[in-house]
Amino acid sequence: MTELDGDTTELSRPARRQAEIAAYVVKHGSVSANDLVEAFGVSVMTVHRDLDELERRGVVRKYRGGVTAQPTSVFESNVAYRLTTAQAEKMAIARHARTMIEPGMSVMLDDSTSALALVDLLEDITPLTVATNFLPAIAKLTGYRDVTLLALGGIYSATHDSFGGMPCAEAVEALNTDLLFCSVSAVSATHAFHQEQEIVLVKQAMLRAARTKVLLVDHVKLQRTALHRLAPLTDFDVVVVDEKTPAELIQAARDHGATVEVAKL
Amino acid sequence: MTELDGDTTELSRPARRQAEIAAYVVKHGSVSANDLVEAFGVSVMTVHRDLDELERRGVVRKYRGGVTAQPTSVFESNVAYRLTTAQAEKMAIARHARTMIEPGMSVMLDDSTSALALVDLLEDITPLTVATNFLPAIAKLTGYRDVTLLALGGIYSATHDSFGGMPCAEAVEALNTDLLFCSVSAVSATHAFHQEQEIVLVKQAMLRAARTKVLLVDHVKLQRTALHRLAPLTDFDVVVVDEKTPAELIQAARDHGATVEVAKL
DNA sequence: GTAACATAACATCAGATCGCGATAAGAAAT
DNA sequence: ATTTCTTATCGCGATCTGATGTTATGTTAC
Repeated sequence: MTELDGDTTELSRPARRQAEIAAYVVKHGSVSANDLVEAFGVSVMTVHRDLDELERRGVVRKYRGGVTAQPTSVFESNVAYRLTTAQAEKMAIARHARTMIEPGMSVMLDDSTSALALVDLLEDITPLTVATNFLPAIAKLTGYRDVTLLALGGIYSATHDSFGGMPCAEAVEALNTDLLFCSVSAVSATHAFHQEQEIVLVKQAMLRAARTKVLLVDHVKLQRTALHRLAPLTDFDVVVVDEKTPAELIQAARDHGATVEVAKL
Repeated sequence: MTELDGDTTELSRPARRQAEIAAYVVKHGSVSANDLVEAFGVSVMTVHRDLDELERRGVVRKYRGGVTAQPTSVFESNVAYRLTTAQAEKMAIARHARTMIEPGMSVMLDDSTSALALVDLLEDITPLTVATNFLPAIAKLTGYRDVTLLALGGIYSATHDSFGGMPCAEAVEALNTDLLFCSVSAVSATHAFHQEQEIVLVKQAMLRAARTKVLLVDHVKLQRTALHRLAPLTDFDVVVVDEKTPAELIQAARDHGATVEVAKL
C-alpha cells in the first residue's frame, strides 16, 4: 500500500498496520473509519484504537466521522515510520560505530533508531557512560551492569518517544562527552537537516557538548532534504554511511570536506 | 523469613524470593550460594541469578564463594523492598493526594512508591503537567494523553530505579511547579529523614522548586529514623498519613506545627 | 428522536516472555 | 591437577501480555 511497502517487515502487526494506515491517511488526506475498515480488513474498534494511537503520537487528527493527516513533516519524523526503514543497514552502521568506542569513554546518543541499534552493542564495552534522551535506549540501558546511564530529561514527545525542549537542551549543555552518535532525517552533500526546530535545538546542543561527533546516516536519508539546517557535515568528525549509499553521493560529500566512512554489512 | 514476612504478597515470585534472600543475607551477614539453595529450595542457578540481580541493584556484593550484605541503608531504600510494604495504605494516601490536584496544574513527583500510586490516578485530570525522576512513573505517564510529561534526567540508580545526582538536582532547580508530592524513608514528630545524601540533594531541590509541598507518609515510615535530615515537617504545607497511624504520633506532629491530614481507606 | 458514530467493557486467543532447572563449559582457588 | 564455584546455553512449562472482536452503552449530529 503506497511507498511504505518496501520495508515493513520485522515490526509488530499492529505497528505495521498503523504505519500503513498513517500512510493511507497521508495519501488520501481525509478518510473515515469505515474506509479503513474496508481497506485493512479489521474491525471498527481496531481502527479506532489504531487511530487513537496515531493521534496520541501526533500523526493524525481525529474528528467525528473520520481523520485527517497532520503536516507530512511530522509523519516522516515519526518513530514508527522510521523503524520500518533500513534495518540491516542501521545495524551495519551501528557495528561500525561501535568500533570507535573504548571502555571508559562517555558516549552521547540522540533519539534516533540508528543510535538505538548501537545500544544493543554496548553491553560489553565496560565501564562506559552513556547519555541519551531517547526513552527506548534508556529502558535498555537500565538493565546493563557497569554502564553509567545519564538520562537527559526534558519534555516527553510521543512522536519521537524521547525527551526534548529547553530542559533537555540545558541538560545537554551541562555535559561534555567523549563521543556523540547522532542521526538526522536528511543529509545533503554539505549539510545535515531536520524538520523540527525543537529537535534541532537539542541536537545542536549535543554537537556542542561532545568532543568527537559522529553522524550516522543510512542511504535513505541521503538525497532528501528537510526544513531546518542542523549543521554542515564538516562539523562532524566522521560521517558513517551504509554500503547502499551511491558512490557519487559519498564523493560529493568528501569533495566538500566531510570525512565519510562506509559501514560494511 | 525475618521482618519482611508481614507483607510480601502481590509481588512476583522471584521478586519476593529476592527480597527474602536479601533479608537473609542482611541477617546472616555473609552466606554461600549453597546455603541459599537449601534455605529456599531452588537450584543453584536460580540463586545465582537472584544474586546477580540483587548485586545489580546494589543490595549485596558477590565474591567467589558467597555474598555479603551492603550497608542496611541501601537495602531498606531498595525499590523492591519498598514495594512490598503498605500497599493499601499507599493507595488511600494517593486517593487523598489526588483531591489536591486540579486540571491545568503542574505537579512534581519524587521517586517513591507513594508517588507511583498517585500516578495511576492522574490520567483523567487533564490537562496536567507532571515532572518526575522516577522511571516507573515516567513509563506510565508516557502513555497518558493530555499529560505533559517532564522527565527529570540524571544518573540512573538501579537501587531506586530513578534518576538522581547533580544533573537531576539542576534539572529540578530550573522548574517551578504548583505541587510537589514526595515521600521519605523516615519521619519523626518534627522532621523528615532519608538515608542517602544524594537522594536528599534531589528532594531538597524539589522542595525549593514547588509552591505547595505535600509529604506522603504511610505509618511504616513513622517511628523510624534515618541518617540525613531532609527538612522539618513544617516545610511541608500538608503531611498526609494513613489511618493506621497511631493518633499520638499525629498529635505529636501537630503539636510541632505540622499540618497533618489522614487519608481514609 | 433517531441514525451514525464513538467509546467502554468484557472475552478470547496466540504469541511472547518469564522463571527455572539441567547440563556443560569455564575460572579460580588450593 | 583437582576441586569448587561460577557462568553460559538450551529447553520446557507456566504465565502474561497484547491484539482483536463482540456486544453493550454512550454521544453527537441532524
